[in-house]
Amino acid sequence: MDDANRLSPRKTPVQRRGRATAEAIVEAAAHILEAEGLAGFNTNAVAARAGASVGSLYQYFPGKEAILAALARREADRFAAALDATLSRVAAAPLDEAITAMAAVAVAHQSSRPRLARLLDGEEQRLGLGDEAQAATRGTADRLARFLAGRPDLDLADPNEAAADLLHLARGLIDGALERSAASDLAGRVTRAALGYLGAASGC
Amino acid sequence: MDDANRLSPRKTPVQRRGRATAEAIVEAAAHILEAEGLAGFNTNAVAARAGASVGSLYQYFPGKEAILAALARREADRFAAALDATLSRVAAAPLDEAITAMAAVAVAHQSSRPRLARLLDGEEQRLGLGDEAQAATRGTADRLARFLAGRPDLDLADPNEAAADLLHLARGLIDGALERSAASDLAGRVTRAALGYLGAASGC
Amino acid sequence: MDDANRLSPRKTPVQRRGRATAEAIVEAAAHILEAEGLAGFNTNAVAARAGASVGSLYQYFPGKEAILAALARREADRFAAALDATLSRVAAAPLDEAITAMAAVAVAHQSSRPRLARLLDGEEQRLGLGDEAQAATRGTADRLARFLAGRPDLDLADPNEAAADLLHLARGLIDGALERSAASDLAGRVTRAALGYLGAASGC
Amino acid sequence: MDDANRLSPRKTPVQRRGRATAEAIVEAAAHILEAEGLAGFNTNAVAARAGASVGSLYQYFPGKEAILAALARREADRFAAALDATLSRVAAAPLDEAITAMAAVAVAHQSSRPRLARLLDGEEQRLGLGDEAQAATRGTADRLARFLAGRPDLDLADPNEAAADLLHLARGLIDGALERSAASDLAGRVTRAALGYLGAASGC
DNA sequence: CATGAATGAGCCTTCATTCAT
DNA sequence: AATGAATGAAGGCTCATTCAT
Repeated sequence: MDDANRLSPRKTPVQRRGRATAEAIVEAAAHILEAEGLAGFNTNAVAARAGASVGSLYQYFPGKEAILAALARREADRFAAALDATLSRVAAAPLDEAITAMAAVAVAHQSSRPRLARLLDGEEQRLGLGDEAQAATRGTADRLARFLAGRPDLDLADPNEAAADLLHLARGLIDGALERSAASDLAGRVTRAALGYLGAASGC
Repeated sequence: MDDANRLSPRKTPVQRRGRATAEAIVEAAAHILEAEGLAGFNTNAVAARAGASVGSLYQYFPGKEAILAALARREADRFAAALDATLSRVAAAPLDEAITAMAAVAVAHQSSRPRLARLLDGEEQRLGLGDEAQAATRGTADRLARFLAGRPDLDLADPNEAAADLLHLARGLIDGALERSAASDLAGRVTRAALGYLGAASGC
Repeated sequence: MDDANRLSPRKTPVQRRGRATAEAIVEAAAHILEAEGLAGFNTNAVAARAGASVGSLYQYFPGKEAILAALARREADRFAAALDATLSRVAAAPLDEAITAMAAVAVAHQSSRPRLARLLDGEEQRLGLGDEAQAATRGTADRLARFLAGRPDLDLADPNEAAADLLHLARGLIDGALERSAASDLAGRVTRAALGYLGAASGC
Repeated sequence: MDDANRLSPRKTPVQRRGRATAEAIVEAAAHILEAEGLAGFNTNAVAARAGASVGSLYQYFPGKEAILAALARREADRFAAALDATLSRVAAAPLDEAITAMAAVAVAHQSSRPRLARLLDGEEQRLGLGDEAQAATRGTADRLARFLAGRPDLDLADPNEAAADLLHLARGLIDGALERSAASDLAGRVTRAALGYLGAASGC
């Protein structure tokens, strides 16, 4: 349990105050990452920005990386939620329309806090991101895979692989574009690539 | 010149011994990054692995980030070289064939030292990668852009944007796949996405 | 605030323990300077002698120079206090008597920890000694200047200059004498020079 | 002989080139001290500024401190020479005139490279300044002592002590004044103090 | 539970000195 | 003799983590 729980929150705070503190810490981490990058991300700074003491921080998180994991989980959850909403909305729509909608969701997510998103993308792999924390990320891919598998107009050998590929290519393309501030019609560009990948290019 | 040269090598070694040391340091950095990630990447470890002393390391590089920059440059150069070779070979080939060839080059490059490639992709943006060091990366995109612009069967509004997008989506897709050890027909997958992006999907 | 506060204490400790630590560090610095000179003055040694850890040291001082500054300030304050006491005692005394008393104070101060005093005299100028830290030194000169300006038996064009000159000549003379262990009637020698400087030589 | 010669030049270079190099090194040290203080004074910088290699530097000086010692000696010699010239010129003059002339020499010396002079004053005591190197400094005091002893209008108990005291008070006063850029009638101020010290104040 | 002072391993970097060429 | 690359001890400083209050 020592190493396994390295990334899990130390305790699920039941009391209101506790939860609020934990959330403040995670949000403080997000702020700092967005504003100063990994270099400025240290437990003292996070605690200070969260209006808590280091001691409290360690009450809720077993260590620095666990905060990152919680933050990654939070972001993944948010993305998953946004994707879910869209997926159910476009379940019956034509494929290109559905993909366009999802691309827009992805672009919106990565755009809202671009630096944060990019950093988390990078860290997600570095930390093994213990199974539990990775669940959220996995969840997104699973949902997308199910969507793809359910489309009668697609005949994918491995929907899980496709889902993961699409997520990664979209992330790569979007992060790169945001870095270069080349955001015009970004969703459209992602859509073209995705449809092409799925063997259903729009231009046909 | 103080902050500007933060990433440039400190002195270009003239003597054979010096050049060998500088190269050994860069290669040692690559080894360590591949084997232990950024966590194990510190000047003492790099120097030790290179069979040199810290003092020597600082003779050739103004700091640890400069080593990273040199390594990134080296890898970018290698990729650019491989791409160049392929580009000239497939200049006249049908588009899908040309793209397939380039995808294969990209997959090969990222696969040879997957962890290293991924780490460098992440760091490349973190360091501003001073103009000079970024030249190599830029170079790759420029070459690809020229290739795309020259294709009569493509009519791209902005070849530079397209080139950058293709590079980034390919990196995203490939890195993600390698992380999951899902490498089967990787080049094919990349090709489909690329052709789709270019509005020339293979399946038409 | 970054460079400006290079010499100011980092945090004013509120708790008793904290203040004690900060003071122990300053006193440790004094001990080391007296015993081993600037060569032995390093953060590890100071912290060790203070019975604290480097970490604590850096909690209270932003760097080693700040410790020097704090020490210089402490010594200047002590000297100023001693001078103050004497000044009020001899305010109405004949000039030569007053100067003799002050010379005795200066000799006593520099003699109590001669090496320390000499080192601080040397360092005081090297560090710019930020305005705040310099205040104490300035204070001494100001007090003396006021005293000189108030003497009816003196007619000085620039009492501030005279005060600074007297302080410096006394320091030079005393430090030099202590170095040579030539301390007999030191206060008398200083007094003669001072009275001469003031144009009121005793021998007239 | 190991520790004893720590401060002596390693070899008295007989060949012209050797002497030139040694002198260049000493002058480079002076330049650096004047321009950047002790912080910038390191063997690599000195060698570079002297147009020599570190290796050559170590050919002529056993270590870093020896360069300082040589420089101190050079400056002391120059001062002694200037003082000698003046002493012989004013041997028969009235005391206040003679002292005034010497004060002017001291002011001129300390003013020509004020930072250098102050630094050397500080270092002179720190290094033990091996007997030989100290000889020059001693020499100045001896000359002055002889002059004082020879004056029929003075009756000093200990001319050596008086000479040393005068030199030190003058240095303290002058260095302090130059630091504050308060140089007007500096020689006059020194003279008043000196005459007062000698019990022969000008104002009588 | 909260606080924040204390700890100290760890890492970066400099520079005096040596020595192979 | 000269050169300058190499060495590595030494020291400055940070920050994750612990623990007394």
